[in-house]
Amino acid sequence: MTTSNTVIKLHNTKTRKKSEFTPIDANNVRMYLCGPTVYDRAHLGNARPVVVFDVLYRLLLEVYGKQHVTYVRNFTDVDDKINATALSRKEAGAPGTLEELVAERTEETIGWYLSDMGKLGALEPDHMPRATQYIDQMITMIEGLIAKGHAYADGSGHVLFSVKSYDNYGQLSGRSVDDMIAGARVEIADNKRDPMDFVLWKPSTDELPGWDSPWGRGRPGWHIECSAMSQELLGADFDIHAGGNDLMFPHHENEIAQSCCANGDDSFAKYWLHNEMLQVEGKKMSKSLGNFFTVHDLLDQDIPGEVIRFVFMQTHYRKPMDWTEKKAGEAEATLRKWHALTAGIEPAANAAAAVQEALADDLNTAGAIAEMHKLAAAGDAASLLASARLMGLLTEELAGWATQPDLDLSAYEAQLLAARETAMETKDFSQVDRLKTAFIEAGLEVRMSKAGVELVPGSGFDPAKLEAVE
RNA sequence: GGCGAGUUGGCGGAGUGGUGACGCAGCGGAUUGCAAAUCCGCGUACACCGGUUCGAUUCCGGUACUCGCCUCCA
Repeated sequence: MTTSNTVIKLHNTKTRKKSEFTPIDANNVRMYLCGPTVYDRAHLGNARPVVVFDVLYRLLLEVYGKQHVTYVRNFTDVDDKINATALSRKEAGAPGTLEELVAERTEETIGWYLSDMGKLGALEPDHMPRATQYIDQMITMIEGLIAKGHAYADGSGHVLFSVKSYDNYGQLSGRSVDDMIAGARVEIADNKRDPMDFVLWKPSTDELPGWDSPWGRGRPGWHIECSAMSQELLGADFDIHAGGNDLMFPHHENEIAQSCCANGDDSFAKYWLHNEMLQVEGKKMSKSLGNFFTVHDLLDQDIPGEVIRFVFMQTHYRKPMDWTEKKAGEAEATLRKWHALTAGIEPAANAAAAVQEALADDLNTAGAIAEMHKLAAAGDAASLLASARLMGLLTEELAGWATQPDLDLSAYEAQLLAARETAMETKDFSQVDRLKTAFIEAGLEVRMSKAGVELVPGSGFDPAKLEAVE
């Protein structure tokens, strides 16, 4: 493999520029992606960062080697929304303690998540830490922040981070603390020294999940989780931190403040990557608009995960992406074509250079797909296959939906062929047309030429309808 | 109000300081009993107004519009 010379360029939110990616340690390239809060099925928008940064992970594996990349994606398994699901189930009469109901829900949701993301062709990260397994590290980090004067306990079980104690606060998202306060949308709480201060630790009830701490039984704030887990698994500084751009503020800003203050320097993540949001048929996906749906909903409607993945990749990750049924249909048609073209073909040793270059250029997946269309047009199936696999497409795991069962259609083909031969002499094509219509209705594609007749199963193929044909 | 992103042909969607990516749809042709599939060919798009330049869709400034975040909703 000679790909180690590939120059990867990434758009860094920190500098707002695209720049060459140089790892801190090429023998251990480290990447962190903010994972889900596990209280319910992942919706389609949740899947975009997972798929987009899966492509980056695959590219890093290709360039630096499987043994030299560490990818971490967490599960937030302690949260108000999770507690809320347990409380409402309890009210509805579910057996078990609240803590047990919380545990059931998080376990269940993590299982759904891994299954759904797997069907989208996302590789599992090297580490998938759960917040509740890193409480000790969080407490230690909070203690350190208090000791250094970056945080304070309010005496009633809360610990808050003092935003004014960190000069660079707001740098990532380009906001100033004063401007945000002037926006007057910040909740004023009595226990805060400054309105922008955020929670590191808060009290919990005896019934809900909680841990003993120097500030009493409680639970961590959301932001401290990622700071503690990334430090534990990747170190105080690492290469890439990714996430949706909705997380840029306040979550990522707060992570930076916590981690940099805790470590006493400004290292932390070297590159910050943010994907743009997803829309549905031109509108923001929201429950009130009724266009809210989960990944599982789509899979349930027999939209293959590979098709969803392909649709994601047709739009650059830093642009808003619109999910439409039309796009899904076009993606399916393209993938069917490519599956047929590459069936039984051994992939080339390497992805096409043009494809790899496109991906290395700030994950230009749309450009890479365009190059693959060219490979397909040129009939270079081996190269197409290798290229697609670099992007996690046309993989054996995902191909099931496009692979038709081995059906012997030769009898029907012979029937149609015979009918046509007769018709050629009698000039009466009614029988041929009747058969053809019946086959098409059964979901077959009818290909007739002088050379012969071929029946190809399509997406709506229904063998039952075929049996009725006479 | 503050911060940020965006505006490319019928649709989707890359990219570039100077010969119209790529896909879908459409049109013409080959082929076909007719279709389908396949193959060949066909498109003078870069929101608006200024500026820089020999030359701008591409750089700079402004205007309009769209979207996101500022509310632990990805």
